[in-house]
Amino acid sequence: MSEQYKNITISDVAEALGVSKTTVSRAISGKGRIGEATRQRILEYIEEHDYKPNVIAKGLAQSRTYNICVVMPGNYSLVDLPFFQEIIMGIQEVAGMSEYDILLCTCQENDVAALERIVSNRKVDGVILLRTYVKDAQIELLQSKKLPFVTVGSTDYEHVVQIDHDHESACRELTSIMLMRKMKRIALLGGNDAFVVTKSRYKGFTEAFTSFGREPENELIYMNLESRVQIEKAVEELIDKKADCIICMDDAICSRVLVKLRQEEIHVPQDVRIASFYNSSVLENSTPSITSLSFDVRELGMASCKELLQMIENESVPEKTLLTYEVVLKESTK
Amino acid sequence: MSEQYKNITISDVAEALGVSKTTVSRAISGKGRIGEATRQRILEYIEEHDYKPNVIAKGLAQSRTYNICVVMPGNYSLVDLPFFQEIIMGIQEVAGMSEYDILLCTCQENDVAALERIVSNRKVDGVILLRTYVKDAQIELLQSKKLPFVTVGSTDYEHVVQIDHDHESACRELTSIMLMRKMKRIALLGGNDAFVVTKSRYKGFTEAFTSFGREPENELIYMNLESRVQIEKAVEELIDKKADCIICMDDAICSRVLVKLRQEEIHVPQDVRIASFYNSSVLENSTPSITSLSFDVRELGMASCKELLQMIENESVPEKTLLTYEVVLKESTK
DNA sequence: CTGAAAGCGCTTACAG
DNA sequence: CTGAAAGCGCTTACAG
Repeated sequence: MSEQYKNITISDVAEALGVSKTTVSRAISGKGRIGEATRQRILEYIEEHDYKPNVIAKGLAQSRTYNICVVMPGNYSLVDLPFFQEIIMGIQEVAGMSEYDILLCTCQENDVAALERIVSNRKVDGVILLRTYVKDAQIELLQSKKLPFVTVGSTDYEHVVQIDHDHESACRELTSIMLMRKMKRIALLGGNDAFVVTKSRYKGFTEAFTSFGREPENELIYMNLESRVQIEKAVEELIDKKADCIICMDDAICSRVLVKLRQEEIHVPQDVRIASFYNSSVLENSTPSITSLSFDVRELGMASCKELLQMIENESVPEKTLLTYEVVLKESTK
Repeated sequence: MSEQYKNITISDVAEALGVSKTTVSRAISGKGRIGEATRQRILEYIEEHDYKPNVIAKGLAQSRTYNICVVMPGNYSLVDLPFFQEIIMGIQEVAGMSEYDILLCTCQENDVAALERIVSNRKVDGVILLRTYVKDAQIELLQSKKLPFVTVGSTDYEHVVQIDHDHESACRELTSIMLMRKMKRIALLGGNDAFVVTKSRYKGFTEAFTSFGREPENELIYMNLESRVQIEKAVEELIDKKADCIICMDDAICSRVLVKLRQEEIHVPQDVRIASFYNSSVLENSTPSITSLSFDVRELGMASCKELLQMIENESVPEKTLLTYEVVLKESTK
């Protein structure tokens, strides 16, 4: 290491004040009995000399690291990026309040090697999983290691603490609105159904139909849309099939649908209504403006981190926390 | 903490094998003399019992953390996101090879509170600054603390290890190509010139003119373009001023320019040529395809991390490393 | 209310 | 080639 300041330690403080390290430690942590006078004296000295306890040493003594690991998927697309940006800001905000820092880790598909290294090296006290799979190696690893963790988004694994937006209700509500507006042929375009969130949204979609005594039309439902070509093809088919409303499961899909409709000179909302499940910045400046669900992603991050920290402190937390959402009606469904 | 596995320690290994902790430590680290037979025996035992040294404890003994801090700007826009994604992947790749992990930190503008906490808490051995300012509080903090750090991108601060793409040359070359193609009225649209990179690009732009014995026309140069409205206004004016080529300093600007031109029914490349300084995924599917500079961002991350690790190991590194680029000619400048 | 001592799990001169 | 001991900078029973 290059020559840094030799940092002042707890021993230096103790010596300078003629007390024991124990006493200094107590003054800082607030744990254990200590005379008010000595306490003040120590705190003042610390303030004045800008003493900062070494968190690493503290952690070693307490078997703590004061780090949490945030795991991002390695293969995310442009649309997801603002989501991850925002949620990390939220996590960071509450982590920082407890002197916790964030160790970043990316997991490609179900390859948990990176996460495993971090966990085996005991670099973190807990983990936040930003994306889970129906069959999820991360969850299995963490459960076997008995390390506290939470998932952002829902999972079917048992005894997993989950923080999520209520996608199912949200999509049920959005779909219901379209049904109330007398849409006859409602199409659904969705992505990878290996994600639990995709399944939840799909479920909400069908529930809405059921509550109206109707059934979704399978020929208007397209799932596992991955590429632009697939989406364009679906749109072409939907035009032929006379769909009068297209619900898109995410904004990436939606923005491509819009481009394709414009090419085909199909007008929104006159010829077809459009709604999207998630209002990211991708769709922000779209004309016409797009009806969509609105989720507070930063809040999601904050809630996730808060619960994880509680688990680390051995406090009990609800197994499932559902955050609310808003339906934002815009021009595209007029 | 919830009840986790009590991890096996170096003492357990030593005891089981009837050797000292010292010997076990040496077998693992490879430092110090040790009999080949004992070494094998220890390594085998470790392998079999899946012993992982506690990196935190190791770090405490060595005054190391095996963490580096990556600092992102807090206020980045949609366009920058893919850049940060990619560079972090690169950093992570080489960090992981040395058992290093990444502590994430975001700095809003010049508020270094978060970074300062991490540094004061001695949570990291070094720092990678992803974005620097002309006057930069991060750099000043790090220099005063004498903590090893590198910057991605150039800075005018002295004695700072910088890893960058050669923006100046890249922009000189791109501009030169436009000049060679007999463009008469070349416009330049740029962003915030508080960033050093903006200045470098601008410099390359003017140098190209100089080498052709010409001078850039100031009335065609628009800097500090922040909002969509500003960009649209600039484009309108450029149409009036009969610009025959527009060079955009980044893809966010470029994509808005393209939208505006389409609205105004100005055709690319027939009516005006377009080039952009950075080929992010934002412009990927644009029609016509856009001529731009191509930088390998992952490589940038890898190079940055590699140099930082070298500094941490007290090896010497060049103060400035410039990575190469490519000019990718596409339809927009035909 | 305060302190000496052991301990967290490693590393590393120093001896032998 | 190997080990006992001190040390990294904290915390925390246990005494007093």
